[in-house]
Amino acid sequence: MPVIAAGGGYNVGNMQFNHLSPTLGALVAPLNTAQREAVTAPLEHRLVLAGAGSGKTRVLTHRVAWLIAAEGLSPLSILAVTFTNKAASEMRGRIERLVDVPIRAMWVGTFHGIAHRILRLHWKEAGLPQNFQILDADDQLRLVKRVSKSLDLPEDQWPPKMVTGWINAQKEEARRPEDLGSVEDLTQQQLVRIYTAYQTTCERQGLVDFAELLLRAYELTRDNAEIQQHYRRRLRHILVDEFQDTNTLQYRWLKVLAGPTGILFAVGDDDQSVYSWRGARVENMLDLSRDFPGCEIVRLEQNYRSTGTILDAANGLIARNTARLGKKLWTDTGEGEPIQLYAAFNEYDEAEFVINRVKEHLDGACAYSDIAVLYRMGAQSRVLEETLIRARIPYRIYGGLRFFERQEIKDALAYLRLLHNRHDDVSFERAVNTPTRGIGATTVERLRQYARDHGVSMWQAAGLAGAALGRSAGKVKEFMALVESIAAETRELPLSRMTERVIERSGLRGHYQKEGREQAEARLENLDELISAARGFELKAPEPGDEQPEVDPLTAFLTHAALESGEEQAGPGEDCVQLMTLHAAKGLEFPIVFMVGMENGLFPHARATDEGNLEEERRLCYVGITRARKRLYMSYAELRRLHGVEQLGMPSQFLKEIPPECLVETRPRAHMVRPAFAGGGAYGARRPGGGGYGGGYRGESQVGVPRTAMPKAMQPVSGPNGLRLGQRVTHARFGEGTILQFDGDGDRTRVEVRFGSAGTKWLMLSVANLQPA
DNA sequence: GCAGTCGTCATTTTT
DNA sequence: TGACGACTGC
Repeated sequence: MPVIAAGGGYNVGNMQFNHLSPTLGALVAPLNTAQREAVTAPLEHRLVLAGAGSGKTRVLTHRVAWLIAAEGLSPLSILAVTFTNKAASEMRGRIERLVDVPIRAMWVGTFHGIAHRILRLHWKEAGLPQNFQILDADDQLRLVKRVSKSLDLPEDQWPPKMVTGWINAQKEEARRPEDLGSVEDLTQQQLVRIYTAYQTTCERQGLVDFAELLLRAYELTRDNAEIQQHYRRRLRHILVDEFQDTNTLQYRWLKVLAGPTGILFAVGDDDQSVYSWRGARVENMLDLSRDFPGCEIVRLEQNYRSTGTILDAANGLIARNTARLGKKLWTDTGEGEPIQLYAAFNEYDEAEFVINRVKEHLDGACAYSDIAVLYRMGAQSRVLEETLIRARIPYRIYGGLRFFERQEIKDALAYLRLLHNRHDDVSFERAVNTPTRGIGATTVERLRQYARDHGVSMWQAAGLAGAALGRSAGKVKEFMALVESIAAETRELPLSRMTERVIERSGLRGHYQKEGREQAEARLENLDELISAARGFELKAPEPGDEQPEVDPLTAFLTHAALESGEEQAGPGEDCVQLMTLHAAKGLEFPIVFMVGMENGLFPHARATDEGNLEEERRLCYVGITRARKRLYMSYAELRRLHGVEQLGMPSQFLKEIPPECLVETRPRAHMVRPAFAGGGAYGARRPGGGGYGGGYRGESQVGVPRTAMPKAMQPVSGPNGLRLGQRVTHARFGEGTILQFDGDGDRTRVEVRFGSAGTKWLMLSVANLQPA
């Protein structure tokens, strides 16, 4: 613990802070020893291993403030990188409050945002047209589809999603098509063909996808000596947030930017690495000390968020992982309540449990927004949602469509982009028949063909193809005239008026007005919202300071739309229960947290287990647990309807891995009809007096609710031949087992049985001759 | 061009 | 179960 010295200075380890000015004193005063060590570290590389809730952002922001206030560095010499716009703006805001010099010109942003900025500044050197546009994930997918088609590679054999993923993976490994020239594998060769064609198309049309932003910026700073020198000289200090989430390319880029003189300050938590499936490499944390000599590790282990019990649970669980840098969270704020575990009958029962507990907490004067319900898969939200609606509890589901991803918004943006660059085929294709104006698939295909054959854009093709378009030629002409006339009309207009005109003249507004459905109403509102969003991009006073990219309002607006997909729906500041996936919860915290669906197969997810990613699933569980400040509830359903079939589930192995003294089993409503669920590998041994997690029958139907009123899924489960789910049966060869599910009916009924040593088998019921055990 | 039908598929997601 | 895409028929 820091010792407050008599004179009001501070001692940290053997460091003296007595000499600090009041400003600096105030800067380090709220920090604990480890945090101070990181914040006040000499100008050397540091890796801060920041456990959940250990004040990671605080260390990052205070370090920046320290560099400015104590080391006297210019904010211009600092680059702070994050993954999300939200994190970036929060960081900037917090730094602003810590220092009294203006930091507007300081580079704080996402990897993509920074890359984009550099490319706008050096578009020529990067080999891009000045008006290059950004392709979002959806645009990219469309383009890949088109390219595959042009190469006669059918979608069923070359799934666009897979191809796109592959291309992005190549880019994230900094591999260009020409680096892949020698691949042997036939599949790979075809993929390289698509990649090549895709890349050519992008380049011709001035389109840059997300991965390309990073790759270009990386190549530019790597290969252009002048630019490299410029940035190395300028950005002496690079701070990186969530370092465990960096991918290969991001790490390589950091190395290039830092060069031999730059100083890296990376903050991350290997135990919270849950994005390996999208290219994140925790290994980057280990590589750091190899690549950046003298890089010391500072561990932040004191947790300011959760109770002792919650931390014990998290520590106990994560200790099972082998690949770790090692870290143990502690707190001095007391044990708190035990974690409550509820064994639900099915997902409806589980949702009821959540709602009942939510109500209890609300009586205890907590706000809706203090409560979060976390789950592994988005599909789990529906039942929770239904139940919350019935209980009239306001809620918000994270992870819906974002503003700039909405259909009507993308439609309007397509016109704006087309005004900006007629040769942007992705936008052309979208706009040309939206709203429908009689230019159908055939005509579009003809335009594509013509464009391909003549090596021109579709816009040019539309102008040249003429008679080849047959009867639709007139329609295409009209469309071109429309675009040109919108362009002429709006040339002098401020961006918001321009957007407004585009929405009117394109016919989008009329289209949705005519439709008159509820959804159309919402779409019209969104279009209005787009107009007012555009207002924010109209000629702002140029910011003083450094080389702001001179970007016209339209470009700025389009970039914003691509790079910041905007808030998710739901009014901000509304007090409601938060529903989200465990992944989406990373970085957040709530006083009360529910983790539902704690079943093997669901969490850890069967797929992840199959692919050998159990440790990452465990980290995800660790993330979930450490979101909770005061109370944590976990639940699992013994029976869950998934993909239309009811399946018996067993408690998550993670429940077993949490130290038992942290958990307490709870039964708020004792009486439900349950299927037999004895032994057979059900979770653990029965606890003394607890009835065991895998309990047997538990009495009759729910008090006061007639069975007929129960949801279908809650009625007792029985199968053909008098066999039930969960029943123990004997098979002549495989021995004794438990019935997991039925499929089909009549003669073709099949049954899935989990046997002891023989594993799980699907058997034809008519053949298997199963005997009740 | 569009509505209706059928078959297939089913973690996690930011930029 | 239910969402989504491809296909069919008008």
